[in-house]
Amino acid sequence: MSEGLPPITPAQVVDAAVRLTVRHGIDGWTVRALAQDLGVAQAVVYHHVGDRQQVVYAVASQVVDQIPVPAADRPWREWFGALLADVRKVTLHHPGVARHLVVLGPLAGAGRIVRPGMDVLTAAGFAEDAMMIYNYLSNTALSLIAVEDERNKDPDERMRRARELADLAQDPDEGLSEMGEWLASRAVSIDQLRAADAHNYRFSVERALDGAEARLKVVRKRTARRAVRLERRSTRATGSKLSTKGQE
Amino acid sequence: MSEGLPPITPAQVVDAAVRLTVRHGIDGWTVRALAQDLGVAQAVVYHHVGDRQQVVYAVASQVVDQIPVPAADRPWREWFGALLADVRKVTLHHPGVARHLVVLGPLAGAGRIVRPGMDVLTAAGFAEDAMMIYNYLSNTALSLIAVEDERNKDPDERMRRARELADLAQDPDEGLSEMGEWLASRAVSIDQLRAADAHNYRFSVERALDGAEARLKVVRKRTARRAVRLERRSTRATGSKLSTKGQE
DNA sequence: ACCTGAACACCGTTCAAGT
DNA sequence: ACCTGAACACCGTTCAAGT
Repeated sequence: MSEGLPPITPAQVVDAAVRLTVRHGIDGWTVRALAQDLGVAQAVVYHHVGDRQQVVYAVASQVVDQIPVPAADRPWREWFGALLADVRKVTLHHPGVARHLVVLGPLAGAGRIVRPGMDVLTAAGFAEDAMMIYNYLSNTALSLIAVEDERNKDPDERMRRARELADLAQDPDEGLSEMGEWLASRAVSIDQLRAADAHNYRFSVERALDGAEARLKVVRKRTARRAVRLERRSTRATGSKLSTKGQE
Repeated sequence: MSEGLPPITPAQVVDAAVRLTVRHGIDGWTVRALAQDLGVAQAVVYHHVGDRQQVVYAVASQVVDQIPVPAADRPWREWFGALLADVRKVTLHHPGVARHLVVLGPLAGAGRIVRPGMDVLTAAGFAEDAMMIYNYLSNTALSLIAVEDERNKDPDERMRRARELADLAQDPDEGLSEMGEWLASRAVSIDQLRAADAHNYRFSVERALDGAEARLKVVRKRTARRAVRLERRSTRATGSKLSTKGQE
C-alpha cells in the first residue's frame, strides 16, 4: 500500500457507486461503504468526484445513458410507449434513481433522448405544447417508478402494510371496501404486489398517453384555425378575394 | 420542572410536529428539534408517539384530514378537479408530506375522501376500472406536488440549477433548445419558477383527467356490449325472440 | 497530486436512573 | 406512568499530515 499504486480515477468511483446502487439502491450505501468497496479512505471520494450529491448525480447520468432511444420514424404514441417501457426496465434496476431523475429534470446528456422526443411530438402536431407534453409524460412515468422504488425499499414492511390496509379496508365503515377485496387478493406475496405494480405502470402510462392524445386533437384544431386566419389576412392584404367564401 | 406538571399528550407532540413541518418541511426538523420545541427530552417523543416514522405518519394523517371533500353531486371531472386543486393547496403548505402520502397509499381515515371519490367514478360509469382510475389520478397529483416540494427544498440551489440548465440548453448540440428558451425566460426569479410549477400542475392534472375521460368512453362501450350479451342470453333462455333485431 | 487517519458536528434510537 | 441524561451506533464532511 505504501508504493505508488495506480491512482484511482473518478470513473472507478462512479462505477463502484453504480454497482452498489444496483445491489442496495441509491439510498442503500454510504460514502463510507463506497470508500470501503474501493479499498480507500472516504476522503478519496471527495477528492475525485465530490460530495455524496455529486456522486448521486454521476450515477443518475450513467443510468440515463443506458436508456435506449426508440427509432425516430415511429408514430409518437408508439415512440413514447417504447421509451417509457425501457425507462422502467433500466431505472428499476437502479432503485432510487428515478426519483433523482424527476427532481433534477433533464441532466446533461439527456438531449440524446429529449431531442428525438421533441421532434416526434412536433411532427405529430403538438406544436407549442410539445414541451409541456414531454414533461408530462416523462414526469408521470418516472414518478410512478420512484414510488415503486420507495415502496420496495423494505419488502417485509410493504407486505405488512398491504395486509394491514387490506384488513382495514374490509371494514365497510372505512369506505375502502373495493380496495379491500383487491388488496386482500394480492397481498399474499411480494411477487404479486410487484406484478400489480407492473400492471399499474402500464395502465397509468396508457392513460397518460390518452391524455396527450386528447390534447393533440385540441391543438390541431387550434393550429388549423390559426392557419385559416393567417391565410385570410394575407389574401386580404394582397387584395385578392379568392378565399373569402370560407369566411362564414 | 421537578413538580408533577401536566404530562405531555401524544396530540401535543403531533401538533408541534405539524407546526415544524409547516415552517421547515417534514425533512426540515429532527427528533431533537421536536423535543426542544416541546421543552422535553427526546425520549418523550418515543414514549408518547413512537419513532420518527410514526410521527411522520401522524402528521400525514392530520394533513389528509384538512383536505375538503367536494360535494358528491358534482360530475366526476369537476369533482376531481376541485379535489386535486385543494390537495395541492393543503399539501404544499406542509412540504414533503405529499411524498409520504403517495408512498404510504390511503391512510386510515382517508375513506372520508376515497369513498365519495369511488362513488362519483362508479356513477359516471367507470365500473371495474374505478379503483385504477382513482389511484391514477391521486398518484399523478401527489407525485407532482412531491417533486415540487423536493425542488423547493433549497430555493437557491434550484435557481442555480435552472440557470445552469438554461445555459446548457442554449447549446444547439444538446438537443434541449426549446427548453433553453423556455427556462431562460423563467429562471430569473424563484417566484416565476413557482408560478411555472402551478401552471404545470394544472396542465398535468387536466391531461390526467383527459386520459381518464378517454378511458371512460372505452369502458362504457364495453359495459354496453356486455349488457346486450346478457340481455340476449336471458331472452334466449326464456325462448323470447323480441330483442334479436339488435343482433347484427 | 494523491491518500490516510482522525476528528467534527450532526443524526435516530435506547435505556438505566430518577420522581 | 412519565421524564431525564447520557450513551450507542451511525451519518456526511473536513483537514492536517504523510508520501
